[in-house]
Amino acid sequence: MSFVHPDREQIDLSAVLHALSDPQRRLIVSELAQSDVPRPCGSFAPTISKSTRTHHFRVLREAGLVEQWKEGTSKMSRLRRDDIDARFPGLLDSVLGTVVAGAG
Amino acid sequence: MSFVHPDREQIDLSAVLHALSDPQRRLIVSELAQSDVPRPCGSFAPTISKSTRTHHFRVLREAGLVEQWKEGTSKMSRLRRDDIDARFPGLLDSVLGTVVAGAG
DNA sequence: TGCATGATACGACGATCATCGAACTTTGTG
DNA sequence: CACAAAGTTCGATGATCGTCGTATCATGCA
Repeated sequence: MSFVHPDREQIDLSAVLHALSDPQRRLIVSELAQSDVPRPCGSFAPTISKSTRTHHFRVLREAGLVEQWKEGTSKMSRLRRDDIDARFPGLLDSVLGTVVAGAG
Repeated sequence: MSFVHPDREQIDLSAVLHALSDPQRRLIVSELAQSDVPRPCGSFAPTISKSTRTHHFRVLREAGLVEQWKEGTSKMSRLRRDDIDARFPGLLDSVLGTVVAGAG
């Protein structure tokens, strides 16, 4: 993989908060958090277009929230929960705990 | 006061995260959290212009993070910590705990 | 080799954002 | 009244954002 993946210490709070401020991205993160099985990008947020989904995943990856790697023709994603929890303790839990409530 | 102040139940997670994604606004929130004494807007973020400061406070207020009221010629601000904590438990603590660390 | 699949790259569009200066309003004080 | 202090309002500017369609690339399969 040769994508942008910031180290744990490089993860920037502004970038993380901005990434999580979008409901679509928060939905993706929420789905990633609910199962430890990596899934291809295409299986998330089916209502938006492919290019928009690529964009959202790049924002999440460059913010350090998600790790991505290729498997065949698919690109798998994994939530970097350990890194985020270590860097900003409690942040992910509080955001994920209210993904639905906060959307309305 | 006749400003926009969302009720606790109306506070939107996207708006809160977006408001907190700006370093200047996070700095204001952090200073507000460090002392319970309400302070006038002008005593925050002295490096930015007055109009920009007005803008930032409006974003914070409309997101539900801050309550504002007039006192003489000044406009006082208070962090709505109780409301934010009730709506998104742990969020403010995790963000404020890393205001400085997250900026670098 | 050809084809299908999954994802990216490349503009493009309208919207929003952070920032500013200048003009204005509001309030208090002499 | 005049003046000062504290904020707001009003454009304006350059940047970024979310979204899209189309074209392109990479991989796997027959």
